[in-house]
Amino acid sequence: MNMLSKVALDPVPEGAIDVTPQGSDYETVRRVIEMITLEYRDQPSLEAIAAELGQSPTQLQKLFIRWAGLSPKAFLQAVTLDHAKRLLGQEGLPLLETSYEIGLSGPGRLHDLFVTHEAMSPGEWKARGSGLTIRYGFHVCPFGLALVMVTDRGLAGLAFADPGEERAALEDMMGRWRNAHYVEDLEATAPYVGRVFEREKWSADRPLNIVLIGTDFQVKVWQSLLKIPFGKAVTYSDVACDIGNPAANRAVGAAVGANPISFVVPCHRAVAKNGALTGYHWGLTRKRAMLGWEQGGA
DNA sequence: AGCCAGATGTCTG
DNA sequence: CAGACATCTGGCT
Repeated sequence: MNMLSKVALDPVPEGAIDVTPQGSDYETVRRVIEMITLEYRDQPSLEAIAAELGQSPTQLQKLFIRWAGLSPKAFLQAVTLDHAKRLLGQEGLPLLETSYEIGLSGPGRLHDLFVTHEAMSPGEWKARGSGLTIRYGFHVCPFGLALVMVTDRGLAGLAFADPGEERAALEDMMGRWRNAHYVEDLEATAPYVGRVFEREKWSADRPLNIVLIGTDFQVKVWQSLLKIPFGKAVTYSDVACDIGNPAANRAVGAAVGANPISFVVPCHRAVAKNGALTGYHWGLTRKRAMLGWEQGGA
């Protein structure tokens, strides 16, 4: 039913997106999200947004729902500071424990993406991917173009790019494991796109295998992020406490930022203590879009 | 209310 | 080795 899901299944060769109808639709949706994100304080109406883009309000509404799974108005609401604060949980409750408990057993976990992870040994990390073969490919997803990287042990990297910026994204990711051997292989990466972005395929029976390649500290931080339930958020200092180093919240911020498997390791669910959405390696707009998307499907 | 330093782990030049 | 970071706190004006 969802058009996105179908699109996400088919590998799209690099560069092809620009000339397809989906490409221009995506551009429209991207601009709507950007507008809402930048001007959410003014609570722009659907009419105002449509006028700005020279589109009819009804058409724009339909298009947006098809892509984002919720209306522009709902998205606008999901993007406000109040909303992020609400995600942080009831006031007064020790946030981390409550959300983590829910995450382990409660219904909140029902719709979450199940992941089994393994970390690379320190030796492998030092080798910077030497001797490792990494297959990669670009695919369409709700947040633009997804760059997927897999090893024979599972998903190792997930990055995003706007059409035309594939090169930069690829170089950014390749720089993380300089010595690895890279092979473009859309057939290898395509199945992962479906698993990750189609909610219907999320199940506990068949968990997704991911490989965390990083320092000990970074891996600890990423494992902590994996415990945050779908549709919830925690602060950077919550994460610092969880890994047993409450003073290291700044370092946590840096480690969260270095997360190579964005979205799957839900770094977008980490927010500043006051509920503000602070930076995101692949664009703040995208971070808001992800939280909005989770809200829409929750 | 705003400004500033100090703490943390890791990366870059 | 000196900054720079997707932070936060407490102390100062």
